[in-house]
Amino acid sequence: MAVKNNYVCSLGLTIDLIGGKWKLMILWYLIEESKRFGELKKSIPNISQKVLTEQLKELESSQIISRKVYPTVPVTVEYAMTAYGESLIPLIHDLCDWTKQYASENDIEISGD
Amino acid sequence: MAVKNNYVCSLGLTIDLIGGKWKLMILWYLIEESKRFGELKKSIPNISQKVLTEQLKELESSQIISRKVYPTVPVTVEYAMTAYGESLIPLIHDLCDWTKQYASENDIEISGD
DNA sequence: TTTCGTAGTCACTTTTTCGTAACTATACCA
DNA sequence: TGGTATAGTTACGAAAAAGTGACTACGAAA
Repeated sequence: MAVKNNYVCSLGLTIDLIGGKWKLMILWYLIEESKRFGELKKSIPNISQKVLTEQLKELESSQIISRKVYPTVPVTVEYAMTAYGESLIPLIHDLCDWTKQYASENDIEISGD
Repeated sequence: MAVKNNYVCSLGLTIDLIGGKWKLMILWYLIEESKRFGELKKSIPNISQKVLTEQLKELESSQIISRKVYPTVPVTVEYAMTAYGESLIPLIHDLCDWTKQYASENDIEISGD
């Protein structure tokens, strides 16, 4: 899912940037406020530590989120939306709304957001 | 990537519905006009026949596209957007625009749409 | 009778992604 | 000296997704 430098269709890049099982969800939990690693881990149901770090790394290297280390003891690390991330928020909301509509019309339960 | 009937977050359902490497791209090529299987195959670069049929089946079972068989010889099958698919079009365009902007600012080449 | 074209299916392999559990570094605190 | 907390890393294996190539059915045309 690493970003390449040429694509035949922009949606291929879209998928590499924010596709995958977890990225949209990670971004979702960063919309309201920046969060530390542990907070994200608690917020996102069922994500493993390994996958969370992997996905955060990819989002960071795509400049969609930022990572800031605070030299506390123990260290804390804060993840936040960058400008790219912010510009994505309306689209995420739209996707979310579309999906909620779909779910309600098809008797699919969504227990969280 | 099959759709379940309960989710903790709507974006999980989003991903099951239109995530994956190919679904957005398939939908993209159906936005302008409905297409036959072979036309889709030719339109979408590098997709294998197997994966195309699989993804079309999933999109059909999610009611995002429709499949119509014409009893010609040999049979032809036409795929088209349903109402759900249509309602997704503006979001696809937005994603596409966002991505093109991203690509242009990061020197990523997109040779097609 | 063989070949052609459409729209697949099937068996198999490779690649990618995901999950689990154990391990690390750091420094404070008891 | 051992325990605690944060934010990871690492090795390993399982599962899911994707790719490959051969195969099918149908009837029309050569």
